Amino acid sequence: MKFNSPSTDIMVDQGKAKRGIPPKSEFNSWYPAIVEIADLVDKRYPIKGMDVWKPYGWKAMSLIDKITRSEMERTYHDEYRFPLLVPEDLLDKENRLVARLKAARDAGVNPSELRLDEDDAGFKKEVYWVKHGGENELDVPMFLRPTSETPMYTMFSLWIRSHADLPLKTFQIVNTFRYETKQTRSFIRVREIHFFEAHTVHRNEEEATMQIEEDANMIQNILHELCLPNIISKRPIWDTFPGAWYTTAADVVMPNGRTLQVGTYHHYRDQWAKSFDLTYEDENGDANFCHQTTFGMSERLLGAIVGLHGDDRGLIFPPSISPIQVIIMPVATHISPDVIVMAKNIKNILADSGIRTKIDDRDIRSGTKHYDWEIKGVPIRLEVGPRDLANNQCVISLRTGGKENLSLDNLEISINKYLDLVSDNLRDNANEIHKNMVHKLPDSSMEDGNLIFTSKIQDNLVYELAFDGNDADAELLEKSTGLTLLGDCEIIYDVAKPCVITGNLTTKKQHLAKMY
RNA sequence: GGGCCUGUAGGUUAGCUUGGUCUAUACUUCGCGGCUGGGGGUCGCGAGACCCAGGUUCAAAUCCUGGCAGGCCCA
Repeated sequence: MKFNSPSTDIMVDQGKAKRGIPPKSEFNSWYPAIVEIADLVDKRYPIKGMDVWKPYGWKAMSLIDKITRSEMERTYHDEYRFPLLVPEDLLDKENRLVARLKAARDAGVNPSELRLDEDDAGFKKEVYWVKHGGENELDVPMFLRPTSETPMYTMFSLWIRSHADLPLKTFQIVNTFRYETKQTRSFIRVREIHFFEAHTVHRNEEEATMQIEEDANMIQNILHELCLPNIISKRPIWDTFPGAWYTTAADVVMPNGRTLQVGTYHHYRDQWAKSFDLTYEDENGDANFCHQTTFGMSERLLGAIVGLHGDDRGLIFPPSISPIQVIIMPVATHISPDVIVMAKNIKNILADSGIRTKIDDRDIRSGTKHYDWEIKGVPIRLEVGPRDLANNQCVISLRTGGKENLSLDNLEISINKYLDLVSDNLRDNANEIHKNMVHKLPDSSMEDGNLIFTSKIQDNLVYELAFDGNDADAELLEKSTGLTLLGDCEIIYDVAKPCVITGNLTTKKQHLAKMY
């Protein structure tokens, strides 16, 4: 592994990071290093953007999926599993949809509010194609799903006949594929995506809108469990998912100031339904087009967890998804055989109350164990040794800091309290990072068609601003700062402020940031 | 899309400019054994590498071409 940092000296000075963890202040080398050192993935598989999930990483991801599944169940979505391959001819419907929307925009909208840079064949270039079956060229080539609108809606149109079939609330957690040409990063930009997608079908726009509200609620529940502060924005038109009426996105601010889009939900109105002939018969016997929504997330959630919660010593997992919540480290087991017995008792007590617990009985120095489990981000470490036997206690270390003796009485209760404490600490720390990253946009003035700011714009910060301009104004902002607008923020200003471009009073808030 | 850089054990690396001394350096890791044991301990023994294909040459880790893989910068 190569780090472009003067890391050797720093590492020696700090007396740690023997495995070569760069300091977190060098986030761009810290992140790729930590995902491998903590054993989440192995990046050595010889295809760019396709990492091997190691058991530890996959377990964490599975626990994230578990939270997602429970939210889906709570809101009456059913899990499906659609095929990976999509025949090319199904794509025609999708292309016609996009073309039609584009034409509509071109025809009916104020040109100053337009920014269309999508090339017509863009989608075809981003997918992996299957063009042969054995030696034979296929009559109809197939591609690997980059997302599942096309295969799903093809089937939905067969399944949905009347209003009694609605709402149809579906989801799947599958791998999707995108032929990324840009630089890939574990969990953040990959070619094989671990993707969650919920697709719903409704009778009308209002019911679809209610679904969007439910999605908004679910993603906040999930991000709370993961201790991730976030920004919710309605994406600008040019950043709206093809075929969507509007797109809402959740962005997490990483410690290097770049925003990571970790979830999106789209209101499709009846635009996709018209392309896929998705109609139902209402109570009066009339045929109507359905209204649809989607809600998507991916392993970017794990990327955000790694990025936000980790520190110089390694990962820190939120207890909700930590593959191991409590690691028990027996020490000096040669002095008394009772130490191991005691460790096993503790494990049983905790495991019985549903806490994910493991005993590290490797015959190595306890210091090594501490460092190992620190790197892997286990929230709680318990040492049990000969000295604890007599006192009915153990030594607890929290990954977020602190070490003390702990009575074994009512252990499962105190451990649960400590797990909650770790979660609270993580939320506090993450909120702090988030707050420090978001700055007010400096004042500006126009010169030669460019905005000149009173202080230098940094690309490692997120800027907040009042904005009520049109697309040309947005483009000016983006060009002058080199950053991207996230869209209208869900949280608006209490008191109207002058728009940074037009000067009109507005409560609309936007953010400018470098996006991943 | 354009430009630059890099591929040596599982990981990090020395060697490459100026071809030979390379039977390839060191640390880490891994295996076995001893002493140790509450925050990376120690001693001994052992294992493990020049990305691939051509070319130049008496001779290639080193030079050239291509491929593959990775990284960085700019649009």
